[in-house]
Amino acid sequence: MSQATVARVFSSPEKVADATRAKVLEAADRLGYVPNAIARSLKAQRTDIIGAIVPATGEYWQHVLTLFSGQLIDRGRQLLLFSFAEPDEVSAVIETVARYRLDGLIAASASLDISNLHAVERTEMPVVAFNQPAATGLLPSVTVDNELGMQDLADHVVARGAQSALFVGGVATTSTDQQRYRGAASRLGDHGVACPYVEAGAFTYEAGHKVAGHLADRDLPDAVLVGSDEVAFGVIDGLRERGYEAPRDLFLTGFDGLPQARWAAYDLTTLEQPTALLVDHAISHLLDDATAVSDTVVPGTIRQGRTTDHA
Amino acid sequence: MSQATVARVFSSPEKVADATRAKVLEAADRLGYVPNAIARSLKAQRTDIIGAIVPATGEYWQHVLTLFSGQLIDRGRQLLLFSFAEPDEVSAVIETVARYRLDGLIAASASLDISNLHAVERTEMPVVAFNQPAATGLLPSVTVDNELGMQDLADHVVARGAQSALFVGGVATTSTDQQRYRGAASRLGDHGVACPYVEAGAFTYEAGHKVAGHLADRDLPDAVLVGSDEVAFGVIDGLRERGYEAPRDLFLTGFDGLPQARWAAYDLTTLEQPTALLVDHAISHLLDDATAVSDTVVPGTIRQGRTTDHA
DNA sequence: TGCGCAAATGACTACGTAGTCATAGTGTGC
DNA sequence: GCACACTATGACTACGTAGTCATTTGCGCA
Repeated sequence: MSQATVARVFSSPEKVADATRAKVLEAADRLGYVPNAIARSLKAQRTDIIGAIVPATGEYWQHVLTLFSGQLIDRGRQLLLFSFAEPDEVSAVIETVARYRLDGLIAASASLDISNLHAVERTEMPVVAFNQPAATGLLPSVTVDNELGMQDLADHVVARGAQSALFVGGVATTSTDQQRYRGAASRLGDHGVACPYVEAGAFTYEAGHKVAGHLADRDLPDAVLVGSDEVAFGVIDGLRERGYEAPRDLFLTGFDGLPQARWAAYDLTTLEQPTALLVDHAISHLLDDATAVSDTVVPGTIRQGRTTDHA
Repeated sequence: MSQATVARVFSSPEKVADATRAKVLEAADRLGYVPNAIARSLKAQRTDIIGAIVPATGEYWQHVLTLFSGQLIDRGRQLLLFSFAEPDEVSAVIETVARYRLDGLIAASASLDISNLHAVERTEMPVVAFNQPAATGLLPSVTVDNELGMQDLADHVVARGAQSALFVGGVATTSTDQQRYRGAASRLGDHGVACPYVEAGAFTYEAGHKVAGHLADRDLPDAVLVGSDEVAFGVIDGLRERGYEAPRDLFLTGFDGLPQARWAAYDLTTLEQPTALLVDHAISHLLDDATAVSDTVVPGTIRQGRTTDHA
């Protein structure tokens, strides 16, 4: 029985006679043979593995990661994960990624310098930028409509009577933050409402909690639009400790639609990202039309929570 | 210039003369050459990739996953991620894992049937079970001391005056749940306090939120020991909606030490797992002493939150 | 100038698979 | 009973690397 026949049993079983296939499988079981995907990948020039570069922290990214993993497995692919805590770790990791000849790469990091990707480019590995507006036009990208989403939230609080507002961003230099602020400021401006920008300093609960202290020291506006849910949770708790509560004393909104936004302790009005859809778009781009240079922008939907109840 | 020299430049550069190395690197840059890790893995019989089988949901697992990824990269390894939503997806995935000839496998799933691992065993891939007490004695394992931790929490609430108690588990059939309940029941029994078991049905916020309703319908005990933080958050919110608040009306504890336990809306007393240490042990076992059959059990520490304040 | 030794380089092979092509086997129809 | 079509199988090769071994180069020293 030849090696070629064994290979066929595992890669295109229909080409092997039933009796032969049974014998091969029996022998494989007896000898403990398991096909070698590494050798297969070398020969086929295809690994069936997709890489993902994702920030190590943040509720949102963990949520996204889980979706990527699940959807890829459903499509018969594996997920090679690169998470990083410090942006400067990324370039070293990129080099490694390129060596593995992955079938595609998901770049989901606000702090991913596009120039780092040249090692990837030369391998002609399909890449897609995920929720990384800065990459628009440079790489195929899939992004939620940050500006539109924030506009909708602005309309939402104005419709409930807000006449003053304030935007709490995470990190001012990120394109995500900039788009979201632009959406808030422009739409609020249309309604004649000013919208100062306040930077929390990070996309974390702690940053939100801390910045809430500064907010409480000034006059609180009618509405605080926070650029991300996780920061918003911190703001809510920080304000609460100082006796301020949404919606009693102000309207408060988040952005992302994390599972925790539904937790009763917060019950946050937020812009829910269609994350599963975004992930699906990203994967489809890599696996189905990797050649097309496209920028997909998907709108989110408002989730109404208690924090903007007209009480 | 030969292929052998090029290979040496990238794998053992010290064996190549400076001038030659410079020429090779220049040419590589010019021609867009990137070493092929797949071919390297085939030849070297080593992939530098560690696999991880992790449940798709749950704050805790997401937290663990991030740590694994970070620590592996620090040690020059990559993380191939397999997450699954339904337990029956696992066996199919295991088969795939075995084919990739990974350098090691982390099995972190309460519902992972050990018998599924025979495809892995035959490849002689090092395996370590992570926080999966059922695997003790069957596989090398790394686990937090569930029983001891719950005993400490039992002591904690008794020291604060609790004279009645109740344990809220996630899924009664999981070994994690069983160990934690045993710890609570045995130690409370030592103090002459009974400890009924109540099953939430899942390790989720929603399950905790729902079970809180049933609890509020009966007489609330002095202390509710919840088997996991995420469930505990749901219990807190569920009780709150019915007018009960910890520590005013009862003591409430969690287990795991999630970041959210520190969020001011909850500020939960919980048993903090030394997760980074657990992860480090697991990785060390795979990379350094894969042959040793060992069961590592690491104690956690109590984090005192507001939910057991003696107010 | 020649010799010898170490360092640097090159030729070659195996890792385990999948695809190509050739060959053996199996019926089918006349 | 024979030619023919078609299926099933086998022999062989390439994928890109790392390690072995052989060869060449460079250099110090006599």
